[in-house]
This record gives sequence, C-alpha cells and structure tokens, in this order.
Amino acid sequence: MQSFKEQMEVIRRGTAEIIPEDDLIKKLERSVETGKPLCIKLGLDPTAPDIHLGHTVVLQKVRQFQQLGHEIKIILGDFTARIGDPTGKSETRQQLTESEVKANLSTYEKQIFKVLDPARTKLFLNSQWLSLLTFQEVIELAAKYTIARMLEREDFNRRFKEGLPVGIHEFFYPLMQGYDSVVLKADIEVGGTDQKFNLLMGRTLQKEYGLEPQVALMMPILEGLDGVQKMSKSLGNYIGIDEIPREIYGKTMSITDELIMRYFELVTPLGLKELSEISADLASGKLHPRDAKMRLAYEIVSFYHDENSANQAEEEFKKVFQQRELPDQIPVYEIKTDILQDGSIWLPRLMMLVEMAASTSEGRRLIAQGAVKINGVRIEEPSYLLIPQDNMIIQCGKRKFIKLSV
RNA sequence: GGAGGGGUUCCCGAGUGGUUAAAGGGAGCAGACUGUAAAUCUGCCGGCUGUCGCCUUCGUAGGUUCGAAUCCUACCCCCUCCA
Repeated sequence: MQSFKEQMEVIRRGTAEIIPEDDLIKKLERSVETGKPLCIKLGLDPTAPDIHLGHTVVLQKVRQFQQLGHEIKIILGDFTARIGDPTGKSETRQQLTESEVKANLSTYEKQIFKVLDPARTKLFLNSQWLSLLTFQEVIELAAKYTIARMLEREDFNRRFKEGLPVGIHEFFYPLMQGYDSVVLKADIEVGGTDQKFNLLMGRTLQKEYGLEPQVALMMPILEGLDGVQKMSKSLGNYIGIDEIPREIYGKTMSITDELIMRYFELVTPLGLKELSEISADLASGKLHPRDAKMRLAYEIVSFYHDENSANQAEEEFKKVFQQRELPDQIPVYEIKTDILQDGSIWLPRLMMLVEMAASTSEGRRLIAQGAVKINGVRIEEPSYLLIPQDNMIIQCGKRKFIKLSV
C-alpha cells in the first residue's frame, strides 16, 4: 500500500469537495497503519441503458481508489432507480418500471467493468435489503430526519417555495441512499457534487445507527459536447463508452478548447505528472490545442477500445477532416431500378432514401446551401436529376458519405 | 369539497381575431473562415411539391366568423391555494 501522502495526492485529483477532510485523513492514516483497506461506496442508478463519459468521472475516481488497494463496493440502485432521484430536478421524476430497470442493469454491469477491475469489485443491488424492510422499519428510518432538514436541500426548497409539488416518496430517496451506506458500512462514498445532500445523509444515518460516519467525496459534473450543460443522454451532448471508436474520437474533437484539460483530468487515466505536463505545454503554446485534443481523443478511445482502434480513428480523422479526403469505409447504397425514372432519380429523394436528409424538403435545402457533392463536385441545383453510376460517391456536409452501387 | 392558474412547433418561451408555419433563445444542420466536428460570422431549421403552389400544426372534439393559436361550448390532462 502506498504512503498516506501519495494516496492523498491521487485522491485529491480532480475532486470538487471532500467533507470532512479531517475524517478522510484519519481514516486513511488508520488504513495505512493497519494495512486494512477502506470501504469505498459508489451508487449508480440504472435509469438509462448506457453509461457515458459523464458517469465515468466518478468511476475513474473509484478506479483510482481501487488501484490504491481499497475495497470497492458498487451499488446498483435497482430499488432506488424506481423511485427516481429528485436531485437537481425542477419537477418530480418519472418512476421507472421494474422491467425497465432490469433491462438497464445488464448493460450497466458490463460497462462498469470497462473501467473497474471485476475481480476486485463487489456489486450489490440495493433491492437486496431495501425491499425487505418492513413498514415499521421504514417509519423508524424516516423518524431519524426532519422535514425542516429535508427542506434544507436546495432543489426541494426551491420547489416548495415556488409552490411546485414535492412528493413524500421523494423524501425517501436520500434516506434510502443513506441507508445503503449503513448496510455497507462505507468509509467513503463517491458521488457528483449534485449528490452532496444524499452523501451527507449517509453520514447522518450511519451515526444514528451507531456507525462511524462516511466521508463524502464529490466529483465535478462533466460538461457535455455543447460545453455548457452537463453531459446527459437526454440532451444528446454525450459520448457513450460503448460507441464505436470513430464516433468517440470525432465527438471528443468537437469539445471546445476550454474543456480540454478538464476532460483530461476527469475522464482519462493519465497520471498526475502527465497531466501537469500537458497543461504546462498548452499554456506555453508548445502544445497546439488541436493536438492536445487529438491526444485526448486517442486516450479515451484506447481506454474504452484499444490502441489499435485509437490509431485507426486518428488516421481516419486526419484523412477526412484535415486532408478532406474520403474515409476508408463508406457505406454502400444499392440502387434498385424501380426507384429510377428514365434512368435517373431526383437528388433530394435519393438523399432521403440514404438518410442524409429527413425529407426531400430538407434535401433541397441542403443542396441550396452547398452541402452536397457528387464525386467531389458541388451540386447547387435542388432539382438535380442524378443518373446513378457504380461507385459514385455522394457527400453531404463534412461527415456523411454514401457510395452507390448499381 | 371550494377558488384559481395553465396545456404553443425538438426544448424553453412570445403571441388574445387576419399582415402567423407562428417573435426570441437553446439545441440541431449547412456554409465561410480556420488550428479540429474548437472559436467566430452567415444561412437554414413542419411536410408535400422538379420550386407555381398545396397540406398539416398551437391539449381533444365541436361551434361562432369571410377569417381563430387567439372568441364560445364540452371534454381530457397538469398545477397551486383553501379545507
């Protein structure tokens, strides 16, 4: 096990807040002394089928703890997911059905292990204990907290003041999450900054149940591709860790330059030394932002796929976007004769058929805007009639290519 | 049980009888530029229609009107307050 100081350095990396830091120091010192690992808890609610880079911020932190030799306990909140975490919501969250949750669980498990070492990670479903509580026990749990304190929570408070509904069941969410910490006897719970209230609830409840309170370690919320809003599937500004290399690489290249270091710090496994080097080189101008971003994209792809894929994705990117050449692999669309009239087809219609445009109206708009090229030659006539030929390349915008086969 | 507020195009959000396919913002797409799918600027952004024009849309169904997202009626849904 590494020294206290080395561990603290790793733990602090990218961290937004640690409450209370004194307790962390105490626990860590004791752990180093006795050689007994700390119990690190992370709860994930399987509310969506895919994990994206935003989720991996906390996973990376847990991974660091894992590499430091601590004991990792991941809670898949199959029970809590059905209530719906009210955190940050301006309205009551929709409750998921049991089957929706189940479907999400399997993909979650697989994807979590792209970051964590399965051999040293314990998975729990919180339905294992939450579904067994009697009403009596639930009342006892609820009696350990007050309405006034519940309303300290900013999102509850705001909704309450604005006269928006706050469901009673929503009060149970933090209680359940805190109870999870009681069951696991967690030393540290990792979560996003938006989880502060829930993480602190764990402390409170552990004390109530006569346990040593956990430390709340909060990670920042990762901004999505738009650079402003948090990364989320529903906003469509995400990079899914199950996506193909080319997509991960390209999407990474589309983040704004300001976010480069943040992504390096929060979503890559690079060491502290490398991080500070990149940061310094960027600041001094020695490293071009574009190249830094290419490095970033490379790191992410090779983490979730492998180096080979990362190299390919990089080559492809250079070719298509820097040299404006054709990509290696172009989807082929086979022209069937029955769509032709007198041997030709209206270009907007073809664009619709190959899904370059959602409608012929959109197709003609794209053409009018100069987005469409055939064999590299720009077409500007919306009523263009195309006579298909084998291997003819149709390009729409910078990223969409189709090869025809007749 | 009583009183009141509200449902608008992907999202937010204007719009109280015509000039409104419906302001503005966001997202998205495209072009220019470039250092990249960064930044910035510009354009597009319901559908059909080989570009004249047509059709559909403002919770639902009817109605008034030459004409309605805007007025009336009923219904559905959401929310708040009082109890």
